[in-house]
Amino acid sequence: MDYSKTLNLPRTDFPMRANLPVREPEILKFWNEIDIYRLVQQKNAGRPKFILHDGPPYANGHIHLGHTLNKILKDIVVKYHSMAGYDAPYVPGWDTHGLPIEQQAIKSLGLNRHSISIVEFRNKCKEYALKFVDIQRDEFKRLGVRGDWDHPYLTLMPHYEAAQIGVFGEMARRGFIYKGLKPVYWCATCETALAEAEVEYQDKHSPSIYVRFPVTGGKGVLPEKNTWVIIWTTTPWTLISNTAICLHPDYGYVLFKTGDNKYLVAKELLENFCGAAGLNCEQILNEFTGRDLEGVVCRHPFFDRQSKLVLDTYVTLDAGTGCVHIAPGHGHEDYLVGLRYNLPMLSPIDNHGVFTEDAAQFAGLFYSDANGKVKDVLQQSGDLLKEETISHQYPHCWRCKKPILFRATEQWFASVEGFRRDTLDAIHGVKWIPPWGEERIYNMVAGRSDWCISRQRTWGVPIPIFYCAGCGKEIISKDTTAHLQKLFRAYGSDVWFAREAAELIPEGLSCPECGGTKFNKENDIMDVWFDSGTSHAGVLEQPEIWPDLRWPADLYLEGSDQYRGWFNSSLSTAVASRGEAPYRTVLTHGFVVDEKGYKQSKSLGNVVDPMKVIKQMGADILRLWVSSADYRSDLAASPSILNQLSDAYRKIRNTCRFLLGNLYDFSSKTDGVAYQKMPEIDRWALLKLHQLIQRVLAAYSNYDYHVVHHAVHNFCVLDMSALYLDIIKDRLYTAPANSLPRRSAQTVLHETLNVLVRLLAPILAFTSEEIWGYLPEQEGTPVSVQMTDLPEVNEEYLDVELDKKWEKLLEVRSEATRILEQARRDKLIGNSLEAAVDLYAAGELFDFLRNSAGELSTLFIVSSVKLHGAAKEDIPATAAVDGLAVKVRRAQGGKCERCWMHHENVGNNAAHPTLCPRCSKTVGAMENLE
RNA sequence: GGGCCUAUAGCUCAGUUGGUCAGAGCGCACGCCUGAUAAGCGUGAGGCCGGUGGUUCAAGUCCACCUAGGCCCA
Repeated sequence: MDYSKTLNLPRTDFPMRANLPVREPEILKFWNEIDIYRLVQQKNAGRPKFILHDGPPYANGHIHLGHTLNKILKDIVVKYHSMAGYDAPYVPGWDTHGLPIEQQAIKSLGLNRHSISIVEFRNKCKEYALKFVDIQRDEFKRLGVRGDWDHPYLTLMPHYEAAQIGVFGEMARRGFIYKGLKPVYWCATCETALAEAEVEYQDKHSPSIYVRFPVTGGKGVLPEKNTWVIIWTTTPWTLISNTAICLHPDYGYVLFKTGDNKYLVAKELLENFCGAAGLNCEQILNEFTGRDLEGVVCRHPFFDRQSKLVLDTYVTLDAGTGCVHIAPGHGHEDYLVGLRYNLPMLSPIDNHGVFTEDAAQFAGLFYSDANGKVKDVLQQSGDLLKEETISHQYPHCWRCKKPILFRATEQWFASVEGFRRDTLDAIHGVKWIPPWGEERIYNMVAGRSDWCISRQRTWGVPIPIFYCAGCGKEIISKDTTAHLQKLFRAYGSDVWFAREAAELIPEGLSCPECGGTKFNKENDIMDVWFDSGTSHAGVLEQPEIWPDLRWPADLYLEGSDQYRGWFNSSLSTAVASRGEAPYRTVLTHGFVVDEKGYKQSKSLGNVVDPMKVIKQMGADILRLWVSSADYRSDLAASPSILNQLSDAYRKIRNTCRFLLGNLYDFSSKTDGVAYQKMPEIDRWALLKLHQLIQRVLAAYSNYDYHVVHHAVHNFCVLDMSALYLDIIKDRLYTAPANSLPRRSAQTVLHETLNVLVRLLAPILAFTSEEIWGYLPEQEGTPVSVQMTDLPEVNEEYLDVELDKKWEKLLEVRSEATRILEQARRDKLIGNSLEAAVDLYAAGELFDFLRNSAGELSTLFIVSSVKLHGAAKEDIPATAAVDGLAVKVRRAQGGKCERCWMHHENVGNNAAHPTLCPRCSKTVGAMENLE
């Protein structure tokens, strides 16, 4: 007879192989059909809100692993909160304006931007942006991210733009918006000012020249005859706009003689300079500190104007001469020094980077081409002391990768200085995770200069300012802002470009300065950081469109680069327009690197493409990856790391599959066994399960997802697979189907699966849903695991005494398995059921073990365990447990064909000659039933 | 060059306020099982806790410096 037919072996259709690349799209379809986002929102209506406000990715290109990390983390946050008693809406967004899209639109559409109207061009940009919104939306959805994908926010939406200029208007009303002449990063190729965020540093070869400036007014400190101050620069063309030379007030400077000439340089750089210029520096005439030399006047080497000696502490002795050439129109530090000393700010360069008539003999030259001519002029006058070429880090345009220049132009600014104090105060009111984020953004804001908002571009939100045609007065008021908001809401910001100023002003507007009624409009648009930085107003406060949201957000969650980006711009616009931070908590994650810790780059060939991973392994593997590592530091990703996650995934999946396979005939309602009636090991399993819940819930609420990951994985591997499940197989398979021992085990399995699937739901979005679909149908079961709440800890199960007792028992067990392994090596046994174990213990240990004597063979998964009082001398004591000795023998008696245990009484029952008494009884009872 | 961060076994992580703290899982090696089977179980080998100095009776655990890497700035 084939007794295996009398066993309750596992049965399930839940596949062992996940085949996620095929299965996940089916689950996505399911979510789409039931409209999972709406269902969850309906279910959670009325609960306390938890608002995660999405930082908008730029709608340009396909998603990379950084996006993946960010969006999955957000999804875990949202799903956790929606299962933990909150109403946690999630409205995804996109950043849709800006230069990159403008350039891509030009490129990919083959457009000549001057041959079509501005509005037409903007439409092309919009088209391009929307195309990538769609692409990225599909990719984000494919990650399993749940959100209001049908109603995302886009920075180009009319109501968004209206809110944005509302914020701008309010900032203007509070006096934080001003127009100023200021050197800004300027890209001559793109013909636009660049924000700091649009500048990147790359190596560049530059000329390096030493130039002498003749002293004309020594102020009684320096001689005037044949005396020069030496400067060093890597941008000769900026000498055209030189108006000063800056020294450090505290550094030492020396005047030395070489031939007939007297030169001034910093003392520490004297040798360095003389070495480079090939001069003899032995004759020191005099020494000064910088402070002594303030006010000394030099003559510009090739223009008839002064260049004064001024002081600032930013001067360093790293390179050069300690005498820094100052052109306030061409550098930030120079500008600040210029302000203090009221120096002329020259910047005779046009939008194309070409010198204007004001540059005299240099007019018409491209700025960098002027280097050569400047050198020639200096050469001829003998003022060029040395010329070399050096390689150094130089700012480049983030788009066209060309070197940029500093150029003074008229720009609109937000006065960070004006609301810095309030911003710094607001920072202290926000919770920063990790805590060092507070210091990081604090330093950032404290040291930040005013925010140049102007962009000389077309794809963006216009700066909503009018100019009086009569007197040139700038006009922005509550009335003009409100009127424009109405127009923008109706027509989008296109209206600004489609209409004349007269059609954009509120009725009856007149210039407060001259009473004029004719106006022009500003041409500049806003920095895209102002777009995304006002999302708190454009999204959180639009109840007609997103009624679930509210201001402020509970959480912003982005990569650590956003301290300077979105966290900063959002904070600035919120504080400047209403005095408060737009978020209560800010959480940051690190960057994706390879397994060696290097950043991912095409040249290193270590880039992991998330969409490829999804195709090969599935999105749940990526989700598991996100959950596995501590995201506060950088996250390593590589094929081998993902393989590791794949293994972990299989373990979790198979554990769940085993649970499912043993619940095919179980209904918790009718078959469930009460805790008090359970065997001790079942209560132990529940204890471990609820300790897990406790640990996992705490980890979730602390955003410690890697703790969740490792806790769940360890639970599956150790507590379940290696111990509990292995041990109870005998009971599940051989005990009568409806017997208490089997039902008790099933009760535990059922509870465990229900807990696991919900604990995993925020992380393994797809697999948890798949498992949910295989759970035995119960009345009132939600259609999706996402509609459930997280499990709660049952305090009754947290039996401390039981925990202690089993810790000890398991120690003894691991000693036993070690000895069993020896026996296996000695070919004494194969399967552990072929073994009979003798335990030797004395005193307390003996008493302890005697208490559980009946359970030990089950616990060890052997055929029998005999407990003996005192240890025999010929048996070595085990290492880990004091006073314990273990001996393994081959089990006596025959092997029961049904349960595979060895028993002396196998064959006693004539009806079932190959069965042990236990099994023959069970089988006999089954036969009676039939 | 500046601000902030990271550095524990091949990998992912634990190691509370300094005193069995050198751990877990995976992977790997070897073996068992064949009634979770492209599964399951067991045993084992792997770390001078990035480096160098210091503080201390005692340091992955505190301090300084250095190295490597990351983000942001210059």
